[in-house]
Amino acid sequence: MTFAYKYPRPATTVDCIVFGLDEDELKILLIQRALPPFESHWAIPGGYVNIDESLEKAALRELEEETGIGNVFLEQLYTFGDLGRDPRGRTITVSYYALVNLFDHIPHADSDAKNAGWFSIDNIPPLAFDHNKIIDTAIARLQGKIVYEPIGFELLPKKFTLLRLQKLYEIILCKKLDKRNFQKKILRMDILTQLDEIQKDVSHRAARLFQFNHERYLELKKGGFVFEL
Amino acid sequence: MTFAYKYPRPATTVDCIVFGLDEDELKILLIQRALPPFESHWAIPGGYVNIDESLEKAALRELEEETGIGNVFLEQLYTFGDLGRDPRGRTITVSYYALVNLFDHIPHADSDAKNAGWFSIDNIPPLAFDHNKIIDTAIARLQGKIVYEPIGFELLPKKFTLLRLQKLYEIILCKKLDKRNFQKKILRMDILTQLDEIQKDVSHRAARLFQFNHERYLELKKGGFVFEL
DNA sequence: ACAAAAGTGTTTGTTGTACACCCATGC
DNA sequence: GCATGGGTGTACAACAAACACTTTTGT
Repeated sequence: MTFAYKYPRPATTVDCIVFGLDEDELKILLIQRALPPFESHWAIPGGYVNIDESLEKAALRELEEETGIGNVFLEQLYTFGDLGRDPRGRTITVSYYALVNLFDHIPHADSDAKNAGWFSIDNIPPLAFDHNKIIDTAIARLQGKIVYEPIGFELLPKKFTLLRLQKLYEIILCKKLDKRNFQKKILRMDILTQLDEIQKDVSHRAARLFQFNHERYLELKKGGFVFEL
Repeated sequence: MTFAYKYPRPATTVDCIVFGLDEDELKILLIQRALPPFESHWAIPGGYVNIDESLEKAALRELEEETGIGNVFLEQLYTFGDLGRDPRGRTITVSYYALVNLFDHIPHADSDAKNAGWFSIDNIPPLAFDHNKIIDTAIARLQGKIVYEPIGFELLPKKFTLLRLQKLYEIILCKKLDKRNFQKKILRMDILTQLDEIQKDVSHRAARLFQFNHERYLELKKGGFVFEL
């Protein structure tokens, strides 16, 4: 059975850049393709959009199918549609990016993938299709966005120390920040809940744990507050 | 002749929100559809992507065909692909937004349109498809973007007064700005060239004209400068 | 002379930035 | 007792915000 149209149509895919924060590096989840084209090449997870599912649903489904990851922060990134970006024929891809807690997700290859793994963004191999370009776009977006929207928390566990949060910004923005100034700034915003809990299993004085207060943030935002680092 | 595929494919379109700045209002260029679906409804210009043209080329072509507008600032906005957004069948649309000097473009209906015109963003009629939603997205993007990228100039003639530039920001951001503070801030950036020319044909003291210095901006940007209002 | 907008400085408060030391804990 | 990060305050500079009057020009 085939589907026929009066005019030729590009194929439509979704691709998903998954960011995770390792101890000292920002990483991206890649899969190794099991099938041509670009068999054995590394690529970002993605696939064809079904005719009866929304773009976001398609992105979530592909993510789940290829990496087992679900229930994550997901946002549309950009749509790439240049001629020749897919050797199988004209294909446009709607890309999404996701932020996950890397330690919650041990990559395992699922359908269509012979392998999966986290790659440091400083060490991305040549990828299938125009995926290197997509990743560059995603990194730029992430760097732009974390300074004016509180999305960085999505990369951390629920409870975290202020130093860990600071490291997150340092890693993503590629620049050192001053500890005291950072803490003053972020605490002044009043969007973090200080917990009655401290770090465990560290070989030095244990730090206070904090939690992002999403409800508080929404309240403040309604009143005109804008997160800005 | 038809084109057949193994799996069903969504149709792919591009749509283009064209912003123009009238004396006291931000406006959007709309066309009145000559054909079903939504015949006689107002809509944003757009149409099907040809199989052999990039998305951006398609957006530029549709803009040219339907409104006669060419050579403009154009940037991808967002891709809308919900089920049911087009009664003809599954269609995803890659939307773009353009910034033009409104006084350079007297709207005239071209192909597929029985009419064309500028509409104040405070007075947009119910549009075809999900175009009202697309416009909302475009306005939010524009408001977010003009404060940290110098794109507002695209809405003005080459030469403009500082008050006109200030009005631009006031109109788009929907808030009053202080004249002296605004001038200090924008001049301190050193991205405007002061011309040896003043306004003509005004019934009051004529103001100095300025010009956006794009080369200077790129230089500064390379050195880490970020435009911010 | 009057209407309309141009042009221009200062003060005050807030925030950014730079910087250094003692503290608590685990090993 | 030492290594590691935790936790804290202050001084100075820069910028944001608020504010009012005189000048120029055309009608």
